[in-house]
Amino acid sequence: MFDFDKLDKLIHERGRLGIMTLLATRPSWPFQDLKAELKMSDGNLVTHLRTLHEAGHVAIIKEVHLDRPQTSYALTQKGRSAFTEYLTVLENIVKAGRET
Amino acid sequence: MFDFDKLDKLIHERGRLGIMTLLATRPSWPFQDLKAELKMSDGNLVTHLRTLHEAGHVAIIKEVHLDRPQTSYALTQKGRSAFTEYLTVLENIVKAGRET
DNA sequence: ATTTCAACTTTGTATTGCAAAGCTATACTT
DNA sequence: AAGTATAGCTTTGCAATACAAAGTTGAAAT
Repeated sequence: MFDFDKLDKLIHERGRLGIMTLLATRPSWPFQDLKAELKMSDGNLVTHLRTLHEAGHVAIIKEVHLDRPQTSYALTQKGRSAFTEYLTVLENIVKAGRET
Repeated sequence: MFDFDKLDKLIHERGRLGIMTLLATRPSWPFQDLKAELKMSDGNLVTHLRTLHEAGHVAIIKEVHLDRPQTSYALTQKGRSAFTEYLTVLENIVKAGRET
C-alpha cells in the first residue's frame, strides 16, 4: 500500500528533518541560526550536519562575517531532490491519514 | 519557526508511523495483514503495537476467525486525534519544503 | 498424540541520538 | 603580552531502542 522503505531514514530522523526543512526555506543558514532555531547542542547539531554532508545532501560554506568565522549550510542539488522525494512520501501519508 | 518538538516521537518512528497510517485507513486491521503489509517480523511488530497500545493510541481486539485466533488492532479516539495532530505537523513541513 | 498456526515473550546485538566537556583558532580587551 | 570571548568542532560516554531470531503458549485439526 505504502512504500515505507522510501521514508529515507537519513532525513526522517527528527533532528535532521528539522535541519533539512529549514535549509529548504532559504539559500543558506549560518550555524548559529540553525542552533537557535532548533535548540540543539553544538555537538548534536554538528554531528547531524556532518551526517547529511557525508551523504551529499548538505554543502558547507565557511566564511568570515564581522571578523568572526561563520559556517553556513545549504542544500545541495542532491539534497534538495532527496528531500523533495521524501516530501512526496509525507504527502501520501497525510492524504491517506486524512481520508476515511 | 517550526515546532519540531510536536513531532511526536512515538508516532514518528518509521515502523509505528506505518502502523498508524494503516490503522487510520480502516476500522481495524488483523495482525497478519499488518505484518504482510509492513513486512515486519512478529516480534518487532508486536512490540511496536504494544508501545502504541500502552500509550493509549491503539486498541487490541481479540477474536476467533475461521476457528483460529485473530488479534486485530484499531485506533482509539486518542490515537486518532494524536495522529491527526501529527499529520498537521507533516503538512506544515511539506508546505514549507515545497515553497521556494 | 502430534502437527500447525497465531500470537506473544525473551534474548541479544548493533545502532544511534544526545549531552557535556574539552579543544582549537581567531579576534578583542586591558 | 596575557587574558577573555566567541565560533565551531571533536571526544567521550550513556541510554534508548529498533530489530531479528529463536523459543513459548494455546487452540484446533489430523
